[in-house]
Amino acid sequence: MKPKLIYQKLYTAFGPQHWWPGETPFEVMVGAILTQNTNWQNVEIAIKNLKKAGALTPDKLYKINHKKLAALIRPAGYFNIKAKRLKNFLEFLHGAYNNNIKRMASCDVKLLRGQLLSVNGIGPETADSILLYALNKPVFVVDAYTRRIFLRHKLIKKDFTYDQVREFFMDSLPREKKLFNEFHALIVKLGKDFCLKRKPRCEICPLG
DNA sequence: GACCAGGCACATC
DNA sequence: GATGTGCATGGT
Repeated sequence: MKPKLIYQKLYTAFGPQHWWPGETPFEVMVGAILTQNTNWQNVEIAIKNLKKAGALTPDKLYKINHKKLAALIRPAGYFNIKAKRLKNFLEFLHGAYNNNIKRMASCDVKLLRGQLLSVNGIGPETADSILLYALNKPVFVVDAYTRRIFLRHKLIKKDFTYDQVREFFMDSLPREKKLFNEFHALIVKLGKDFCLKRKPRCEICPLG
């Protein structure tokens, strides 16, 4: 089955997913870091805490100290390391773009991806999530579900690097941000609902 | 109580 | 280059 057909089947089965769940591009960026290896529900609690503290803007978060930040994002897990990662990102956002996200969004994708990857704590998936869901760039986001599902369907190999998986999809699909946005969200939906490690439900999976 | 979740960096061989 | 490990909470 080709990627495009898989996409169509998932879209027919699940409909639009309305990703990323976040009110502003900055909130999406923060969420992308907080959700690393973490259930989204836990991230939502952390984001709610940040909002309640009035800290969910580039300027406020840039100024807040590590201890306070860690306490606010505690429910998202790995709170010490994530506080540090957020700080690294905020340092970059401030230094490179003076906290101006619109200006950042007007830059070239390749440049942005390189910059994001150079921030300690931002790896390929987080970078691509930010590019796609916060900055509206047409890039494909690869995550654990993507690997699990497409390995099972024999479209990728086990030893593919992140970039190899990413290229496979970007080369076999039209490079449209809307498509990449929906596809990744649908993959996560499928992964959560049907491909859990302990109780895979392939018999009722829309992909068969 | 074990297992899992929308990763990443770093140590060691 | 490959493989292993620490980071940590909340839901099932």
